[in-house]
Amino acid sequence: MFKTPRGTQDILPAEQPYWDYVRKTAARVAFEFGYGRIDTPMFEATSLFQRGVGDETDIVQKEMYSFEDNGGDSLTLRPEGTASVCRAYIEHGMQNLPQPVRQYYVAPMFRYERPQAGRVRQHHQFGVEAIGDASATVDAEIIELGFRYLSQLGLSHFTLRLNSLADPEERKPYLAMLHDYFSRYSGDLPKVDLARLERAPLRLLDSKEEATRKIGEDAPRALDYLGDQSRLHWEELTGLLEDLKETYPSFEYQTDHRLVRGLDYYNRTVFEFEPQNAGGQGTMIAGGRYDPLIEILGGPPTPGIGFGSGIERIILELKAQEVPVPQPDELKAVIVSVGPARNAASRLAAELRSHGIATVLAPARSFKAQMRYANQSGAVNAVILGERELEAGVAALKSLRSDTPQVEVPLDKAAATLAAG
RNA sequence: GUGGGCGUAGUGUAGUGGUUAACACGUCAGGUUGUGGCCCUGAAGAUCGUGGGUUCAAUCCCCACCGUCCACCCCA
Repeated sequence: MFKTPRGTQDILPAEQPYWDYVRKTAARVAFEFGYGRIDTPMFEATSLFQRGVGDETDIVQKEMYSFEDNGGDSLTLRPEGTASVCRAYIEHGMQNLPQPVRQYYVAPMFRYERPQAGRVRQHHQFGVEAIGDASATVDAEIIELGFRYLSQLGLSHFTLRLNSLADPEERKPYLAMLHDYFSRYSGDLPKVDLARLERAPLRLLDSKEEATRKIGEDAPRALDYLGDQSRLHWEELTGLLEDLKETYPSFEYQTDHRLVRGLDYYNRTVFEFEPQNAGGQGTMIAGGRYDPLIEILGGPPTPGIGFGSGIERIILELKAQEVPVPQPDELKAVIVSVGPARNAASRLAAELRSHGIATVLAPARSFKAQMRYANQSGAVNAVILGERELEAGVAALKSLRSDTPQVEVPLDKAAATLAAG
C-alpha cells in the first residue's frame, strides 16, 4: 500500500481549520506592516542555495533534495525561503523600488532530515523579508511583526531571545578567541562538542550538554566584540525594543549570548521566539539580519533582514495551548428525496447553491438511511422533497439541531427561508 | 548520521507457541409501508508492518529491514 513519503503528511479536512487560521493571520499581520506577498518557484538552481545558504552548512551538505532535470541542470527543492526572495530581488531589479522592499511568503520547504516532533521533511514556513535598509528601525519592525503574529494567533507563554553576531570581519577574531577559550577546556568537553569545536565553535554556545553550558557561561561574548557600527546598531535596536514595551505591555525580550545561527549569511541581529516549555524542536520563529547575502548572490551590496516561522510548529503550539480556532462554515442543507422527486432535488440543490447555501444531496438510499445521513453530516437542516411535496410544490424544512417543528415552504421560497434561518 | 520505545480491521485497544484473532468507536444494512439523534439486530472490514530464522506448529520467541514516535545532530 502506498503511504506518504517519510517525513511528509497529508493535511486532512479535519486539520484544515488550523492551517486556514494560521495562514490568514499571517497574511493579515503582514498586510498590517505593509508587506506584499511573493511566491517563488518550489525549486531553484542548486547553486543558489550553495552560495546563499552556505556550502559548509548541514542544510547544503546533507539535507537538500537535489536532482538533475532532463536538460542536465541541477535543481533543488528549496530548503528555506530567504535565498529565493533575494534572488527575486536581484532578478527583478527591486533596488529600483522604494527601499526597503517588504515581502512575505507562505510556502513549503524541503529538507532531508530525520523526522521527529516538530521536524518533518516537508514543512511550511511563513517568512518575511525587508530588503534594502540597514537601520535598526527595520530590525525592530521585523521583531514587532513576529511578536504581533504570535499574539494575534492567540499564543502566549513564549520568549524572545536576542543576540548580535557582529559583522563578518568582527566575527573572525571573535571566533578565534572562542575557539581558544573552549580549547582550554577540551579535557572537560563531551565528545559531540569536541567535534563541533573545529566545525562550528559558535555552536558550543547553544550546546545541550551540561558541562559545555557551564563552561560556556564565561565564554567570550560576541556582544563584547562588536565594532563601533555594530555596537551603535545594537544599542539603537535595544532602545527601540524598550519602546515597544510601551505599546505592548506583554512584550519582553532577553539578550542571550548563546543564541547563534547555523546558516552562514547572518550578521548582527539574530533572534528567536520559542515556547516557554520548549521541547526539542520548539523554535516558532527564527530570524536575523543578512546584510552580506545579496552581494554574495551577485547583486549590489544591499542589507536585509527577515524571519522564518514553521507553521507545523505553530500549530503544535496552538494545540498545546488549546487556542480555539475558527471552524469552517457549516453545511446548511441536506436534501432528502425519494423516487420521482430526485430530479427536482437536484434542481433545488443547484438553486440553493446559487444563493450561496452549502447543500448536498443525500445518497440514493432508503428514506431512513437518508435521514441518518443528514443527521450525521452535521448540516443545519434537512430539506425533504418527496412525492407529496413535489405535488404540492413545496419542500419540508426540518431543523437537525433543534426540535422546532418542521415547516413546509414553497419551492421558490426555500432558499430565502434557509438563508434567513 | 547516532541512540531508545513502538508496529494487531478506518481509528483506539485486547489477546495467545497450536482449531473460525477479540472488544469499542466508526462504516453499511435492517427494525413493515416517507422522518434523523437513543436503542436493538446483522454485515462488511486484519495476508496480526515486511522478509528470514527457531519450532511438529508463530501474530506471540530470535534476527534483519521498513515504518512510526522520542532524544541527539541540525533546524522552522
